[in-house]
This record gives sequence, structure tokens and C-alpha cells, in this order.
Amino acid sequence: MIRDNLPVLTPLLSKVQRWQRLDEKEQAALLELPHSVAVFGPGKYLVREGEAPPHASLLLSGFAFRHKSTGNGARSIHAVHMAGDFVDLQNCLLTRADHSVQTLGKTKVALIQRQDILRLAREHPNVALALWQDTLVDASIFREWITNVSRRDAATRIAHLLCELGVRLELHGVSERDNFELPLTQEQLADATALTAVHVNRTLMDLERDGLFTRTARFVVVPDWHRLAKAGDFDTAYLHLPVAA
Amino acid sequence: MIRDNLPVLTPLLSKVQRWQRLDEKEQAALLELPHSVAVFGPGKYLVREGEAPPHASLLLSGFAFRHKSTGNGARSIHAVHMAGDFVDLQNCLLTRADHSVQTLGKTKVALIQRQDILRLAREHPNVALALWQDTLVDASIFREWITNVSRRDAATRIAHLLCELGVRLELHGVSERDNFELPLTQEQLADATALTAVHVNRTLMDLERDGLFTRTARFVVVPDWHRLAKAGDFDTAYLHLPVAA
DNA sequence: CGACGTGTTGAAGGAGCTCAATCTAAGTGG
DNA sequence: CCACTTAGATTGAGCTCCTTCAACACGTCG
Repeated sequence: MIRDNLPVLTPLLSKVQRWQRLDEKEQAALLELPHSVAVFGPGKYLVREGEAPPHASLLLSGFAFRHKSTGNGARSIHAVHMAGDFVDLQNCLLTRADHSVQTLGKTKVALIQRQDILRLAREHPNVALALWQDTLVDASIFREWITNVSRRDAATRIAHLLCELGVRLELHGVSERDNFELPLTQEQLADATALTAVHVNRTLMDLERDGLFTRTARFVVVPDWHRLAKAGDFDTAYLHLPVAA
Repeated sequence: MIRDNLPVLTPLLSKVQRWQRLDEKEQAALLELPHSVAVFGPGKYLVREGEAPPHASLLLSGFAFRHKSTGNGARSIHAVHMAGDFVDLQNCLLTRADHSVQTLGKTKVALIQRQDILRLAREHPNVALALWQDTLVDASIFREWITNVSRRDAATRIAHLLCELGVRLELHGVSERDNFELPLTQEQLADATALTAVHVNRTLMDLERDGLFTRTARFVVVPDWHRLAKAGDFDTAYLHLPVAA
């Protein structure tokens, strides 16, 4: 836990400004939010279902995913998050976590106390509005995932997920949409697409055979983005991207 | 379109106070939100995917559901809403609707202009926070639906949906959890559970045969709530109910 | 009365699952 | 540096839950 208050929260500011233009005072208030930075190894829980997390986590580097389990032990993944994402605002503001958040690989995280977020929201309504809108985009993505696992076949589902990851990685400046490293194992991919790992594997190979992308280990290269987007029934509208992206 | 400003928005106030205790000024500001009341027949679109709705809809009576369609025309239902639900805050605050909202049966709706909501949020941060939390609960329900359609079998899925409807109907004072009228056709039930209407029909009959409930037309009676909740792998945690419910 | 929306039933087929084995790469300890 | 372990990826064979297609029943409402 290292304390420092320099420009660590900048990724949050730039993300949040997609929705609301903030004046200098508001920007300062956001950047000066008290926080501590922590580094986690792979597979660490940032929050566990049922807990009342005292703080929210802002991802500074690495990846994390939200998930919950059913009564018979099956896991369902709800979202994949990357640097710049406020991974746990939702659990934090609702007091008791209804799902878990777990790291993928090594991650750096800024921890912000619940009461500090509440104070910021009360003192700077525009900042609150911006954060609110950010959580609404998350909700829009959840809805798209319902649609994805509900009404698309395995190949389309997986292609859709790859498209979303690509676009968001690019948006966050992590990599390019047609050229990125998959942060998920095939088993995790399966839990994110409501399939089995075995079937994910077969479907990935089908898609690759169709020339939609090539893989080297987890590294994905997309030769024709448009074709992949079409195969994945993918339209960026639900991501509510800033301007033209 | 009838204009009146009396206690029409009371259901919103009582819902929102689940999350934040509001003082008199804040309560008044919420209740005095400018609005108009409209009545819609069954199957009317309150918002259509792609539109930029100028106002948000608060359901005063009746039911509505959120949905979107895939490229090949299949429909996916994301939520069912009832009196007291702010059905379209999400689309409204994000400018462009990423999904549609359609009525079920005859409904009464309060329409509130986008800029009036924004003004309220800026002038009364506590009210904004409360509304924000309300949308976070919606997001929690979306996550549960991802889990439901992803990792539960047909019977469990349907039982789960019935449980959720029952609890929420009771919470909203519409009916009792073990004794309510289903607002959905079997085809809509299918789109909400990622099944086909045919299979929903067979599964409903199986569940009924197992004594989990009885049906008369759309009227559902649950003899043993606990048993249904168990069959549906249902736990109210994700609904973030107020106190003990 | 006819038409339409909704619910119910039957039969056949398939997309994805299960179980189980094998392969590979990257540790890890001796 | 090698034997051993382990997580993840890949492959095969059989099976099942759910789908598809196609009737038919029932009630309501023009």
C-alpha cells in the first residue's frame, strides 16, 4: 500500500470526461480523491460476493473480471475490465456485493474509500453524474451480454466478445482492436459466453479456419476487422463511445 | 397528455428512499419534478433502440419490458418493469437508446424531460445518488439475468424468473409473491429466459406437475414459496431489498 | 363467423454438452 | 540441467436438452 496523490487517477478523469465536461475545480476534486495504490497477483479477489467492501477499486493496469456462481457451482462471467475501469463502484455504492471481482494476471489498483466517493458525489454533482453515466454504460454492456448469450450461436457469441474486447482495449489505449492479447483462458471465455471450454476451443478453431483471425498462444490478430464484426453481429452502439469511434 | 403535479410521483419517492433518506426539501424537489402523464395501450414503444429520447418514463401502472434484437431478428428481453419503476432513465441519460422499451397491457406513465432530471441531479446531489443507486440495482438484476440464462437449465431459469417477479410485485405493492398474474405471454417468457416458446410451455407444465405452482390462465399460485425459490436457485440478495424482506 | 393471438402437443434433428484422454508449455525443486 | 508437476489447450465419441416444424385447440373480438 503506497500512498501518493499525483496523477494516478488520470485514466479515470479522461474516461469520465467522455460523458460530462468538467471544470477545473471538478477535475481537481476527482484527481485529488484520497486513495492508496495496491498491486495484486493473478486470481486475487478484489471483492467477494456477500462482502460489504469499504472501498472501490479503480484498475490502473492489468485485467479483472466480474462473476458469480449458481447454486450448483457453475460460474458466470459478467464483464472483463481493463486499465481505467472503475471495477467496483457498483458493489461499493450498494453496500453489499452481489458478485465477485477477481484479477486476471498481475494488476495495479487504486483503492478509494466509500465515504470519499460519496463526499465527492455530494460536493460535485457533475462528477457524480459523470460516474453515474459510466455505470450506465456498464449496464448497457450487461444488457448486450444477456442478448449475446441468449440469442446468438456459439461462433457469433465468441466473435462478438472478441470484437468488444478489441474495441475497448483500443479505446483504453491498451492495444489495437485488430491486434491484442486475450486476457482470458478458454475456460474463462466459456464462462463469459455460456458455453463449455471444450466447445469454445472447437469454435475458436472453426473461426480461425474461416480466416476471421489467427492465434499465437493468447495473441489474436484480426486480418479483416469488418468481417469479424459481421460474424459477431457486432455494432458499437451499446458501448456508447464518445464521438466517432 | 394531462398536466398535473399532485402526488403522481409518490411511488418514485418511496422507491428512491430505499437508498437515501431525503430531507423535506429534497423530497419536495423530487415530487415537484415537472412531468406529464400519458396512457398507452398494449405493445406501445416507450422508447425505440437508436432514438434519442427527450424524456424518461416512470411507470405509474401496468407493465413494460426492455428488449433488443439480434441481427437475425431474434429478440432478447432484459427486464420486466412495473408501477414505480423508472423505466427509461438509462436510455435518457446516455442520449441514444441502446435498447427498446415496450408496454405490456395498458399502462400509465409519467414523462419527465431529460433536462429536468439533469437539473434535479445537479441541484440535489442526494436525490441524484438515490436515483443512481436505483439504476445500480437494475444493473445487478441484469447481471443475475446473465447468470440465469447462462448457467441454469430451463426449469430453474423459469422458476427463478417467477420468483423474481413475485418478490418485486410484492415489493411494489402490486400483488403477493405467491399469488400473482403473469404479465408475460409464453413467447415473451421465452425471450426472457433464452428458450423457445414451445419449450417454455413444456417446462411450465413440468413445474406445475411437480406441484411448484398452479396456473389458471396467466394467474400463478405458489403453494410453497420456499420450494419454488429452491427450484429456481433463487436468493434475493441481488435485488438489494431495503431491510428484511 | 372467421381471424388472430395464445397455448398445447407430437416427432425428429441438431448444437452444444459430458467424459475422458492426450498434448504442450511453463514452472519448480532437487 | 533434468524429472516432475500443473494449468491450459486440443481431440474423439456418445448423448441430451432444447430446437424446429407442424398441427391443433381455445378464447376473444372485430
